[in-house]
This record gives sequence, structure tokens and C-alpha cells, in this order.
Amino acid sequence: MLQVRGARLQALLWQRAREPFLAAWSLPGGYLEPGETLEESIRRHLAVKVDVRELAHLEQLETLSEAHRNPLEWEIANAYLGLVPAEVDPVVPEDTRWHPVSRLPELAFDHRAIVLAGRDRLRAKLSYTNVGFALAPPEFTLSELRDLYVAALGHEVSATNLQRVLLRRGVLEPTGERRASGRAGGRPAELYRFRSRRLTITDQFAVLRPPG
Amino acid sequence: MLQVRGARLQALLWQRAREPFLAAWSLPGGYLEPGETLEESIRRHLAVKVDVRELAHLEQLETLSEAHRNPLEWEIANAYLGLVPAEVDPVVPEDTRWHPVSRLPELAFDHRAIVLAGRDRLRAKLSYTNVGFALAPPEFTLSELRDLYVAALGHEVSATNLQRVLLRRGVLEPTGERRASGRAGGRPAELYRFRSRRLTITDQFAVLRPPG
DNA sequence: GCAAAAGTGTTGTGTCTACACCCATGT
DNA sequence: ACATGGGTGTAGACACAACACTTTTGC
Repeated sequence: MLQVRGARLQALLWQRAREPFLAAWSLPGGYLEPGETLEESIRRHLAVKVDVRELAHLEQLETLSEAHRNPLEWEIANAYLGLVPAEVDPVVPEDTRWHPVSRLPELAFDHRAIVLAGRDRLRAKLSYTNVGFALAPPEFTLSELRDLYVAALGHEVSATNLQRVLLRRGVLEPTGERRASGRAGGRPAELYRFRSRRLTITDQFAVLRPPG
Repeated sequence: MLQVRGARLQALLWQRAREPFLAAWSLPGGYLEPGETLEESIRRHLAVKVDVRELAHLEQLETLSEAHRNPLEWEIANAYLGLVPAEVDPVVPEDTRWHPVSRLPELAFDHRAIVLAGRDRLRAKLSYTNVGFALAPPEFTLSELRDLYVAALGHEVSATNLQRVLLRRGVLEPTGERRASGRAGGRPAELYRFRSRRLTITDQFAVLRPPG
């Protein structure tokens, strides 16, 4: 589960209470119940164990089946990427903490690779879909959105060009409201929102497209 | 498993010999053995059941966990996309046949959705990766390659522009040889090959890229 | 007035499509 | 010669990055 907090992309991890990898940090999750869907299972585990219900987006990453990924027994895992909008602060239990993805501790199993795969998926999709909605609060200024993109992408982003790309694609719309300027002055910023809060592909990067 | 045969994208299906969906067409596959990797399992099943070993590319599609996807018992499936180069003609058993993806029969389980997901994944990747290598024979003329793209994409593709895109990106390289012209005459075509036969992303469609 | 922050205008670049044109072969 | 199929040259559309410039606020 990823979220931008304090200008950094962070992952929610919890400290294992048993072997294998006792006391190591690991991704929240758990076993599938018979008759349950993978997605149901994830939402259940997150709700029960870390009390997180405000997932704005959830998508399958990959299935891991390497024989010795769990040293104790053969086990298959389905990795998911979940995104929580900035500025929500779910109450999480004691043994749970947010860790910057750029400075992960040693992780249990293959969880480090999973977190990085999730980050990369997010980075890619920020470019050609509207996933931004899952990182952003309901309304925001363009500089705020820019800061979220910077945190997730790990490099500078120009608010000017971000605005143009997202408006041209019809991803954002202005709310008509503006935010009062701070004590340092400056022109009040317009507020925007994502036009849709469901994943949509906005850049059809199809280079070989149908004629016409 | 997909292949372009006779100018159409086709899927290898086999007719089920037991319930559920007795006699319906379905995707080749089978159960995972303990200690086995998903990929190992797929290759094993394909080798044993349909005697196909010349997969040029294999990638995970998605994991299906819907409760009643199998009416008899709760079961989870991992869908993979496998590609076989054109002009290989694997010997397949009696109860097995290639079916054009555009005219699938009724399929067992959720296999129809899987085939379509595989097709869509292939279509997308033809645009921004070098997956073409998995559809093409070792050497080919540009018109031959164009025909493969047309079959897979389902719309016209200009050989002229295909050549430019793939050469500019460094995906293809000329072999230096040419193919003699047919009985109708015409300039002999140059032969090309894919520079690499491993999946590579060739179009970084990253719209918000690092400055510099 | 001046600094700060937001937003607009404009120019240049690269990648792609479309289409005209040129090249090499068989009959 | 000319039809056939392959390849090259070129112009226009478009999306984007970069950067100069304008707008609106606080002090």
C-alpha cells in the first residue's frame, strides 16, 4: 500500500510476529479464505489488520511462485498495488509503520521487489492514465498536485506543463473555486479536481494506430 | 497461446474431456505441482499435452479468483500469454486446434475473457515494445512483418511507416541479404531481423519525464 | 513598490502519418 | 516497355519541454 506523505512516497509495512523472518518488516496481507476473491481477501486483511479502508485504487501486480520464496514452506503470493490519497491518515496499529520507498529497511520474503514493482507500476501509469486521482485529495491546487507527482516520480515536474498535459487530456477540471494565498502573498491558486476517480487510459501511446 | 497463422491471429485450444464444460473448447493448462513455479508448470503442461516447446515469449496476464468461475469447485487460475513465431507448426494432438481469436467458439470457464485479454496485451505491447520478435520468424521482409502486425492488430499498417518506426527505435536491423522477387517481378526485398529476442521497452511513453 | 506564487503565450523539437516519388526486378 | 512490389523523400499534424512574460496577491 503506497501513499505520498511528507513529500515522499511511502509504503505501509508491519513487523512480523513470527517465523520466518521474525521481526522483519513486511507487506500487510494474509491467507486467502476458501470461496474468497483475491481482492476481497486483500481488503479484508487490510481492514482487519491495519484498519485501512480508504483505498482509492487497487490493482494486481504479479503472482510470485518461486519455490523458496518462503524458506519454511512452498507458498504462492499474489501481489497487489493499493493507493491511498494524500492527507488521509489511517489509524494503524503499533507494529505498523510507513516507510519511504526510497529508504526501505530489510524486507521479509521478496517484499522489497514487490514494493519496487508497485512503485514502478505507479510511475508508469502516472504518465499514461489518470491514476493521479488515487494519490490526490478531492480538490487541490496545481502546485499541490505537482508535489505529489514529484514525490511519486522522484524527479522534478513543472506545474506549468503538468497542468497543460492533464487539461489537454481532459483528466482535470477546475472547480471554479480558488485557494486564498498564504502569508507570503502570491496569486491565489485555482482548485482542480480529477474528472473521474476510476482508472482510465488517457494516452493511447499506440504508435501503430488504425488509419484514418 | 497465440500465433499468427494464415494471416489471422489464432489461439490454441483443446476440447475438454471431462466435467465441468465437457467437450467445450478451453485453454491448455493444468494444475500446479508442489514446489513448481508457475512458469515451469505452464511449460510442462504445454510440452506434455500439446507438445509445444517453441514459445518465443511467455508472460503473466492475470490471476482469476472469482468464486464461481468453476461451477464445481472453488479454484484459482493464473493466466499466461504465450507467443509462437509464425511459420512454426507444432505437432498438436487430436483434440487440439487453432482457432482465430476473432471467431472463438464458446469457451469453458472464463477462458474467452483470458484470450481477449491476451490479445489486447499483445496489441498494446506491439506498439511500445519489441514483442514483434515473438511473432516473426528469424528473418523476414518488411511486408511479411507488416502482415503479422496486421493480423495481430486487426487493422491496416503501412509497411513504410512500420519500417521507419522500428528502424528508428533500433528494433530491427537489416541482414544484408535480400529475397528474390516472385514471378510477378518487383524489386527484391531486403531481409531484416529483430536485434534482440528478449522483451524490451522501446517507446518510453513517459510523458512526465525527468528534466534535462 | 516589491517579492511571491500562479497562470498564459510562444518557440522549438521530436515523432509520427500520409503521400508522392524513385528503384529493381520479371515478363 | 510496363506492371509489380520495395524503398526513400518530404510535408504537415501533434504533443511536449522550456522559458519568457503577465496576473494577482501580501507586505
